[in-house]
Amino acid sequence: MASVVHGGGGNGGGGGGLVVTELSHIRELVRQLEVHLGGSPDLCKHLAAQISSLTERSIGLVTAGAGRKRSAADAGLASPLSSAAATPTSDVTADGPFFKSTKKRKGLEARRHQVRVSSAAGGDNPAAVDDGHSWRKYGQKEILGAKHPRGYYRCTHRHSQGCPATKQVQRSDDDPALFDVIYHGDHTCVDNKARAGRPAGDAAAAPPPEPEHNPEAHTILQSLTAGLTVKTEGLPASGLAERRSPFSTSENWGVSPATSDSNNNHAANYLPFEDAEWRGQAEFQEVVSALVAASAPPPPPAMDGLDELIASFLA
DNA sequence: ACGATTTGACCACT
DNA sequence: AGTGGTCAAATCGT
Repeated sequence: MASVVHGGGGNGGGGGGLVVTELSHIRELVRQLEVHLGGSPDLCKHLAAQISSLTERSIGLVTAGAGRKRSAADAGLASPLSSAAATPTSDVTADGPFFKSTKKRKGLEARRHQVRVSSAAGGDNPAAVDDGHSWRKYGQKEILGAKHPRGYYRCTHRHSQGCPATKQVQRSDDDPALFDVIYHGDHTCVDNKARAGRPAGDAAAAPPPEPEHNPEAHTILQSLTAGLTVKTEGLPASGLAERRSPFSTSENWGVSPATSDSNNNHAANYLPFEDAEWRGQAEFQEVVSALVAASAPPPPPAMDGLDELIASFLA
């Protein structure tokens, strides 16, 4: 209901103008959201969805358009969006039953998004930190320099639906309560788990609304709809850090996982941040943070950042 | 019996 | 050669 502007559209080549347009949309949406705060939750949710979608797309535009500087830490990681033309090994979509020869991707053109998850309820089980998708663990490795091993997960529907989405979960060195989750690829599957909130009723068909997948936005949205607290946060080195969120009840370790479905009190904080282009997007993170914060119960609408950002793009 | 997880080995990239 | 990502058989849980 109340369809807000913007439905989908192409994700063609980007440019500053496009970004400004997108940001303007976002700004407008945020304003609408402000108006409707305290009003219809559904509408707010919808607005938040739009905002997330647009924001992520804008991020994509920025990362695609802006000259990227690769940090040493990320030297080996391919820039997801840089391979608009050159796709040496586009095996991401081609993974048939006999998909074996590529143990490791070359260009890894699939999107890569890192999220820091503070899972109080997840405890020892990172998989319990649900983002609305079903994951299946397929490997675990000790990573050099890291205290904790890294777990490799892929979408449960990989074989049934050929969903290429994977994620890597690694416990943070500093805070064992934190998990760094790196998402690769986007979900092409129709996960019924994400919609498992409603016990059959109107859900019925509910076809994928957007023709273009927006994995990040979906992730955020799913987190939102799952009752999770999503919060962007800067890296310590970035100077943008604002410390861990106050919502992590952190002492729930060892809590019985119970049914990881339904509305468990996940006090998980998703702290999404683009890794490679992170520095260049400090401002953007601020915006995303503001947006997400605006769509959360405690409403601290730091709108200044958005306007500021738009102004900076216009400049 | 089926599906998920564990774990060692293999392979690609740097 | 070292490291990281994936495979696949074995094992475990339901």
